[in-house]
Amino acid sequence: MTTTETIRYDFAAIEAKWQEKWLTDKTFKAGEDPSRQKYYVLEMFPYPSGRIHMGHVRNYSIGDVIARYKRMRGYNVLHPMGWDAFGLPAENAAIKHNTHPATWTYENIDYMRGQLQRMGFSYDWDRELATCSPDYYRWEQLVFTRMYEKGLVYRKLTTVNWCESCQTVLANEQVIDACCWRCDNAVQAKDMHGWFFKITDYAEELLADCDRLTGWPEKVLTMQRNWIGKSVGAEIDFQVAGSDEKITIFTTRPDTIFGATFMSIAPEHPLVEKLASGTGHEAEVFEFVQRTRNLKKRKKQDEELEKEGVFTGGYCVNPFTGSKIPVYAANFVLMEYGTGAVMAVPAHDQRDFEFAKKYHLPIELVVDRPGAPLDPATMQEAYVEPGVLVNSGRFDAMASEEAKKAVTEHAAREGFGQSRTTFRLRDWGISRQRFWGAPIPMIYCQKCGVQPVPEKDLPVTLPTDCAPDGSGKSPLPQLESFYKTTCPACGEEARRETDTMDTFVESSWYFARYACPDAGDQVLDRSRVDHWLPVDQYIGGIEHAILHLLYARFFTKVLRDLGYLTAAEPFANLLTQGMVIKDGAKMSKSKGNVVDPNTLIERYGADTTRLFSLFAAPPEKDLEWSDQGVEGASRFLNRVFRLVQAHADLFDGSPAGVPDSIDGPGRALHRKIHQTIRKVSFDMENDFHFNTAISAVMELVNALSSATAEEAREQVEPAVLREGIEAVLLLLYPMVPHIVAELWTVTGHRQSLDGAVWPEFDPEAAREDEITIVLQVNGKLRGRLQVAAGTGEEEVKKLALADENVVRFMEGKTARKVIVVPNKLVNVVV
RNA sequence: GCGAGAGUGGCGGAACUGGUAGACGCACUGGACUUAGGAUCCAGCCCACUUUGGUGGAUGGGGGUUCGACUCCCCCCUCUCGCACCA
Repeated sequence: MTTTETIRYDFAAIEAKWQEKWLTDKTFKAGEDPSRQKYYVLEMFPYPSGRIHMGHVRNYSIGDVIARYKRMRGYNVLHPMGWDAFGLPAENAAIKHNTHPATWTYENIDYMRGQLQRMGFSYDWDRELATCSPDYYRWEQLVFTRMYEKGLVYRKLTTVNWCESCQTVLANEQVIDACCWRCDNAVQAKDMHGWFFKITDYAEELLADCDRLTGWPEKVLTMQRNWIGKSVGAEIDFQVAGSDEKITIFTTRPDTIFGATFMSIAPEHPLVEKLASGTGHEAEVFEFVQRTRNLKKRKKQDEELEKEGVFTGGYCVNPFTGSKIPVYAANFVLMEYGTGAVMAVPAHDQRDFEFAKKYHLPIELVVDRPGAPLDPATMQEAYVEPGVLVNSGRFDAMASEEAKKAVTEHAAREGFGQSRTTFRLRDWGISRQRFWGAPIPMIYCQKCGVQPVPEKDLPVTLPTDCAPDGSGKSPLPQLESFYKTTCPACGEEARRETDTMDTFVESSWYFARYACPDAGDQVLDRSRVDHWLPVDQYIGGIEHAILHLLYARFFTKVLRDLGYLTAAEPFANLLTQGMVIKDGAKMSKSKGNVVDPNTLIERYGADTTRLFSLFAAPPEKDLEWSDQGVEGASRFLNRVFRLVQAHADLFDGSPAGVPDSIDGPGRALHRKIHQTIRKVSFDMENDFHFNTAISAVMELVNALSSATAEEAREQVEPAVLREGIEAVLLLLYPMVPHIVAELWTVTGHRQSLDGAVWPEFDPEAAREDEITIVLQVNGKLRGRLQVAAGTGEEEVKKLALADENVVRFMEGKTARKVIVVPNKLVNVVV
């Protein structure tokens, strides 16, 4: 470079130019093309909160690299973008600004779309969708009614978090330390009717199919498996002493049933009162039930409740031993899981053990430890491992596994039990007493009961002439023009459901709608959906590992069973990107450590912003923000720009093509070029480790810039320089498309880079002629040896033993063993 | 408590199936060019000793397998995330 003034490229002009071209040309429009293999890459769509944040930048940069790379590899790529547009923030903003949630939402969408376009992401904008549009949710409502017809939707009474002063149900996330997040009043438990999706019908399949999701991180699959929480065991009926009632328990350890010395039931168990009545324990039991109920509600996540219980006064009979055992109400028994009643086996369950110690209840050993027999009198903790049955009548001497089966079979035969599988997974409650959500398409008729809205009457649209008023209540139950309707069965006056759906419903199927966003007369256009689904690569934050991903899997199976699509799973491969961290914490407004992408784009441009977010860490790990790191990324792009400019004349007409017979520096550079292509291609294909891919390109740029342009021409064949520069541009294109597209025209290419093909490396060119052999004596590095590639083992060994460093460190001793690793090292053991 | 993952220079991070630990970048130091440099270029940059040629040590700690361990095995420590009384 002869000028003293350093060129900095005009990223603003360049980026604007290419972005406009991409939009007007619809460069990234995707259509079904049977001649090419499809590739569907999708990033989790954003909530239109107002502006994009660094997490979006990272997420969408990763996705865009994959999309552009796959296009270069010849795939027919679908890369859509849309908006998860229903939700509470829009209601709050509407109240604050005295407007309609739709106004705020659509304004945000417009702004954020502009931001995404300013980042140069290669979306097919013709497929853009917003879930708050009736064009979207009408199909969701139709699916809802189809699910209802199929028995996958039901209504039931449940306990919800209720804020009296706000007159609304709160989501669990909106309850902070048992108080309302908005008004800080204590939250109450209230029984309300709500609609539920029967996700539990799919528990078994959702669990089993985890094994088929080989492209998902093990961590996510583990979380899903745990969430589904399958337990195999048995249900056994215990007769209540002196009554016709029986208490059914669930256990995973039927082999320990002879050791049940008491029973624990949930304080909310329907039989608690009955058991206590007439025993003199009523007052005590009532007091305990009230106290634990209040305590439970107030319990914070992290504090552990002390195990506590009270004797109900009642007894039940162990059907296997015939003995009468006391029934306790205990605060650690959950009504929601199993049957709300547990047989207590202190010898083989730690909780029961502690409980028995506290209340002086008998401990009976029924499963003994093989090889080291136990004594219940001296046991310090429960023995929970499998073992051999003792004190168990006819089941004695059986191994635990065998006994589980035998006990269950016996109970089934005698009619007081059966094998049973339970799941931790609960049905999905989707009713929200909110305004800004998709209306639940159901109608209540006095005469005919609950009726789904017929397909011809869909969509049930949200009114545009009213909005939340700040009272905290949804206006819908008071809005006659909305709720007043007629029964589709009898035609009489009827009332519409005024609850809306959980916003997770919209995000459970949007990936399918992207395949046919224009399908105006049906939920999904099956042939197009089947063409594109499953998503080949899904990318998003780990925070959605359970809810969104589980719901999406569930919905896909439901849509399959309703005949809308064929895929059993929505996402073949999942990449969970790490968080963007600054000063050791996740970027957040409350911590004041946010970096606004806009300032970066203005100062450095989209390419630098993209490059930094890709280079600073591998995608799956957290990314520590560094202002200096951004400078480094910017510096690198400027170097690339100057490098290409300095060699621009190389591309004037002279044909490319590296001669076969080069050697010296030209050969070395040629080799480096092909080694770089090999390395970058490998990184793109394996786990998307863009950070190492970028570092490899940086090395190549360093090699190409190691001499001034003039010197380089003297040392290296122009064709090799040209090959190197083109390789740099092609390899960088998916990550920093604007600057590369611009430089590609500088290098005389008429055709746009957007249709360019990923370079292939030539193994012959990448091969090393000379190899450095590491010389070790007793495993310690003692020297290096340059040999021609392909030198025989014996020859290398001979050279190594003759090496002066090796000889020196052998100190005259003879080699006991010589290990030769071909093309790598020689280790002499003395 | 259970489950998953991770501990490597001042920092972010490299290191393929065990084979030169620290690629690449940042920061830092020195120099060049300069009215100036926060631009650019060149050089240095794990630690300790050193006769400046090297030598020794080092991937959370301890042990083991191996000719050879960041990598494999065992024990321990720390951190992050998830589920947390699931019977």
